Amino acid sequence: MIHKGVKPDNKAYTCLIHGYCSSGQGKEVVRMLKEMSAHGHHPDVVTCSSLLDYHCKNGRCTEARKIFDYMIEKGTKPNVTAYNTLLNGYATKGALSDMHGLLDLMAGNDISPDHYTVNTVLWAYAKGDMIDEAMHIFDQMRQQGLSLNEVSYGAIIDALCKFGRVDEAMLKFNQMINEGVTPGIVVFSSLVYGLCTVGKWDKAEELFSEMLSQGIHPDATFFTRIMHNLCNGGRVTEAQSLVDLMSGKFSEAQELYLNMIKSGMQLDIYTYNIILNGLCKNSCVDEAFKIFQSLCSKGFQLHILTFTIMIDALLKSGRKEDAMDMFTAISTHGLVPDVMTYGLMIENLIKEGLLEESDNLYLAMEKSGCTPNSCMLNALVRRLLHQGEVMRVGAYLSKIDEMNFSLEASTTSLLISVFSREEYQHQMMSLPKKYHFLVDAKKRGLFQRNWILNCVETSLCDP
DNA sequence: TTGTAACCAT
Repeated sequence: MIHKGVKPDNKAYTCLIHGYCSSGQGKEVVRMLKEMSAHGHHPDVVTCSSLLDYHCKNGRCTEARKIFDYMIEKGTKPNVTAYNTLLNGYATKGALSDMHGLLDLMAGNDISPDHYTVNTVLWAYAKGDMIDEAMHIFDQMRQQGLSLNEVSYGAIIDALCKFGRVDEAMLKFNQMINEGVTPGIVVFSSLVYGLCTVGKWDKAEELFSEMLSQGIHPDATFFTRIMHNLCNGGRVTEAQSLVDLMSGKFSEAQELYLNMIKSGMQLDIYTYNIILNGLCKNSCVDEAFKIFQSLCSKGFQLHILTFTIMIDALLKSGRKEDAMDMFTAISTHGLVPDVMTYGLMIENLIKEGLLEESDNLYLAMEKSGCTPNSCMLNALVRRLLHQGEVMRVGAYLSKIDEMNFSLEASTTSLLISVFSREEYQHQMMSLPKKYHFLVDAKKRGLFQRNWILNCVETSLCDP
């Protein structure tokens, strides 16, 4: 066009800018803008919105704001879409004060918010854990008759579920149905997740069935949210309940996610870790192993946790050779074992009676720069006690003391029960000094429950 | 000639 001597007009520039924005060619956008301005053209409100969106999507709200202010300076009045775009940029970043400032400006310029505006603000609050503010916006929307879609309901329901306010979330769910808004996967996903985490298994299952009967299939997010609980080590009882739930009441879920994998649904390593762990914990190690191998053959980038999950499962199902192979394969995937991986392997060597090897692996771990944690050292002490290897316990107890860790309750009680046995009495002195009271206690016949609890509290757990 | 949104994270 230019070569033929035709001067591009506003329309031509605008068209090009939109193209460059949507294909992410920022440099070209800037070049076009400069050229445009040099020819005396100015982008209109729609083009500016494209630019705003372009910058916001790349996390550059400050840049976006410059364009917004430039727009006003040049006399181009931002419309509701322009405001919404920038508001969304702020909301995504969690820049709530900037968002509030822009809302004030919007009100000052008599631009009425639409359902995009309110949803964006509602989402920003939900994301920022400002649940009551979100609820307030939600009620305002309803009062003002602004359209409430699945998105609006989804945002509020999810936020309520995250905070365990599942009863309120269920009220919103019923409300949306009464208003003729059809819940989709997001709403079901949030509610089933929420119900599971508060232990309302029956209700969760009921809702899951309802979801399936409506032809809504669980997606990766759904499984991630539900199965996340399987890995939630800190809440053993709830995790166990979920294992039961998944293997029993949620048998449809198991089938469905296997089908999903077969149908080529894209899952990331995060989801795979959870699925592999879920399968392993439900005695489906073979199935998990197959998935693991297919991931390897596809060249999928694995995480050390993927190996740890598999090694744990293989060891627990007695496949020690496979576990060993997997441990040695870690480095060929460009990964290094972490404290959990080493812990499992060392514990297994102790279990096998290969004490030299276990010591060597422990040293290798330290040499590799991997620091033992409290959980691992406690597990090793317990394993040694279980195997009757009391002479080796002292070294690990010393490490626990050196690193200012505490004995876990299960370790303490095992220690007491093992050393109260006659056969181990004479080995008590191999323990660090602070544990010698166990001998005195035995001699004085003080092994009453309260006394032990007192010792545990004052001496062991709080050194 | 053209523009705007959400849920999971070992």
